[in-house]
Amino acid sequence: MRTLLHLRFRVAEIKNVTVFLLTDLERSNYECEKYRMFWEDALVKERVTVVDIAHAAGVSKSTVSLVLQGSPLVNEVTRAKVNATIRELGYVYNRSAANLRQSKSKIIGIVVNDLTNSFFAELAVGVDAVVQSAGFVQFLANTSEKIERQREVVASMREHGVSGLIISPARGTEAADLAPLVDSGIPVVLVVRDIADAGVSSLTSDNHAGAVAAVRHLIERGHRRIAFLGGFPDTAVFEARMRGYRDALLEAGLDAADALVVGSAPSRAGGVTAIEQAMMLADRPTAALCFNDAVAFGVCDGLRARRLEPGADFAVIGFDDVIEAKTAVPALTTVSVDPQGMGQRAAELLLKQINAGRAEAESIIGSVRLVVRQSCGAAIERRTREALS
Amino acid sequence: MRTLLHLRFRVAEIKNVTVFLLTDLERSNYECEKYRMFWEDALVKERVTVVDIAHAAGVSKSTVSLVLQGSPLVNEVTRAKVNATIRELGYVYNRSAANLRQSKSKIIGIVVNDLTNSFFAELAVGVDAVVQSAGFVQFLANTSEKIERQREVVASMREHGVSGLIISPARGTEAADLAPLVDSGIPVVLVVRDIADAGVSSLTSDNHAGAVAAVRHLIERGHRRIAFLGGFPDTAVFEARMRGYRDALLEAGLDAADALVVGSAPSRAGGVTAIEQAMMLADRPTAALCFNDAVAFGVCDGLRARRLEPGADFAVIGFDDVIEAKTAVPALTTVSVDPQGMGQRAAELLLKQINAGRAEAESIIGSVRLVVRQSCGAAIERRTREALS
DNA sequence: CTTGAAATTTGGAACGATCTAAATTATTCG
DNA sequence: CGAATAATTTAGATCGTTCCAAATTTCAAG
Repeated sequence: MRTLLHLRFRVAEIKNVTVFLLTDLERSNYECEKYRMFWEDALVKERVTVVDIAHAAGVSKSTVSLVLQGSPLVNEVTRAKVNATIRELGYVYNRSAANLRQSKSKIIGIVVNDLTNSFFAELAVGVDAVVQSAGFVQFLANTSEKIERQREVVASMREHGVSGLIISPARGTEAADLAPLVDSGIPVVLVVRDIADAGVSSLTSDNHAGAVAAVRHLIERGHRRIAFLGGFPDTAVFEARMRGYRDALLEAGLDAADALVVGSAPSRAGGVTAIEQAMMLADRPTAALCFNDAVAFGVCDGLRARRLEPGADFAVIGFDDVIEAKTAVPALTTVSVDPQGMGQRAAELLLKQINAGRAEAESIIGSVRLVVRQSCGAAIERRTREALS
Repeated sequence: MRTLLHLRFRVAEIKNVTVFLLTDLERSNYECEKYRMFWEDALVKERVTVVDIAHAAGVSKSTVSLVLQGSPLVNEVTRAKVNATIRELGYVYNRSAANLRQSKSKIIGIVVNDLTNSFFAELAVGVDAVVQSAGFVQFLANTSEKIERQREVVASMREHGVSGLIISPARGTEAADLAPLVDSGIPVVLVVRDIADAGVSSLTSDNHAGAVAAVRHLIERGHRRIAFLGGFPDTAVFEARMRGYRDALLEAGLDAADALVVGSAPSRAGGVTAIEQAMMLADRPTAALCFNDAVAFGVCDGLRARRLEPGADFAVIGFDDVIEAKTAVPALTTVSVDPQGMGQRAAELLLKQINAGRAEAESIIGSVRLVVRQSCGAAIERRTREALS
């Protein structure tokens, strides 16, 4: 036999609803239905709050609040009752109200300079994973490299009370642009691109060492005319990678001709134009270190357009190790930066600072490693070697 | 001669600060400095609120609020004074408080099933552009195709009071999963994947027509054994595209052998495995329509691994028209879905519903068009034709 | 001057949670 | 059984904004 719950309401005001739950089988079904309608009406009319839950469960709003916070102070029986009511009335927690009172939120902001670049999309995914599991949600904004837009989104995030910010700064961002944000005391972690004297933590990768390793590898494989292709020359990342390229050449006693360094947009399309320009040189390069993987893919495209097979006829090395690098044909030799892992570490660093209250700014330079695949010709050489032996 | 501003404070309570601005040159610099320190101390200690601004500017908090909202009711002189004070004290608007009072926010949520797929990254960029210019910010979450994660993020977004939601549902999402959200009355726009009977607006693309157009094109170019490669067979999008493929074959009197339809993950890696499987068939296909561009790129990679040149030796058509499709080599023939444009339209649809309060659910099926580039062999044929004429 | 209308400004009550300090109830133990 | 203690529960203030209704000031016309 199932027990019917009959519900009676006393509607004091439009919002002040007291609910009596009676297991009274004598009430007619009609009456039950009637009041149920009242009830549902009240539900759709106004949003359910802790006070409603408190009334319905027959406790005070303080108790409901304690239950919501999972406090150990509240009796198990009470907790169960409150939780049941919460589910029954379809209560939705209002974080705006909580944020207001506690003056802290469970939101972190992440602003990237180019979301269409899969490096940054993966970075965001890495951040998301960590941040979600810590009970935060992320505000994500894309600046498209525009400083003005960056200013806007950062301001907007501050207004929403984010408790921390992960920023991959737009091109040309200066310490002064970040000053108001930093002064406000909100933890900030810079990723990918560091900004001198900004006084905040940063997480970059060892671009110089990566470039050195890549160029050394090309030199070992016998290349002498090595180009550096793609990227905007006015960024710190470009500067570091290019310096690594230069240093490795000098170390080997090779000259680093300026003509072999050709900048371009750090995209696939940019890679195509960069390799075209490089191949116009009288003394053509036989290998290239590319600013990033997107450029490297573009370079492969450009080579094919000239009937050259990347890997076999021309060695290509990328930078970043995006997901596609592994499955591309030929698989891309690249300096692995692990964007998702970087996002995760950035998120962890940020969370640490948020929890610590006020931490010293730390600069972490993540190590990178050269992942040798086919596009630099290694596999082909190995095959040849195997055939000979 | 420059005028020095001397500042004197009366500190009633820790937070109740009244500021008198006097142009009084008789006050000593020392005193000025002393009070400035008080001032700055107050600034770092507590956050600046409308009340602080009101006191400092000598008006009521109501007036400050009106200025903040750009109300035409307030006198120009007053407005200027208040704005100056706001800038001076470095006031930051607290949206949590405003949201609480107004019970509405300027936040929209966007949840995608796979952010590492550049189709969705671009979709998000499109949404962001529209939404930002309407003064909203976006919460972005990535579900990685996991229904449980999707449930969590949607709940979290509701708690934060988003005024609307754009969802590209995870695989296997049912109308029942969305019911509580829909019942709450929050405007929802489904993108990419529609869900039957969910009762919400949706914005999909004409997958059937796109597939038909693509396959017709291949048939016109003389292909008879055409494969359909990639994608998870249990999604509506797969179903629609595959049906279009079938219909176009039948229309031409060709038989649609089951063996020529090979599913896989809708990624580059999936494309590689799909084409490998298809090429194992006794009666190999000479062309393929791929589930999406990522698969198509994978198929090209797989072909090259077999020493076949996409475009010349095997015709490949993709679906989506992601940014890279244009610059790839060979440029990818694909059914253009315009992810950024789709994101923009979804955002516009959502904003319309938010402003309208309660709008009828509308299902928009965006038209698609076949963009013929090189990967289906068209360019080669054209070149041949030109050579002959 | 008045006077009435128009233009500005304002006090104080919301919004929905949390938190403190105090009140209430339950339990233990001599 | 009563006091002491532990375990629960609660009233009421508070966070920073908006909004209503009412107060105040300004201004033009009589």
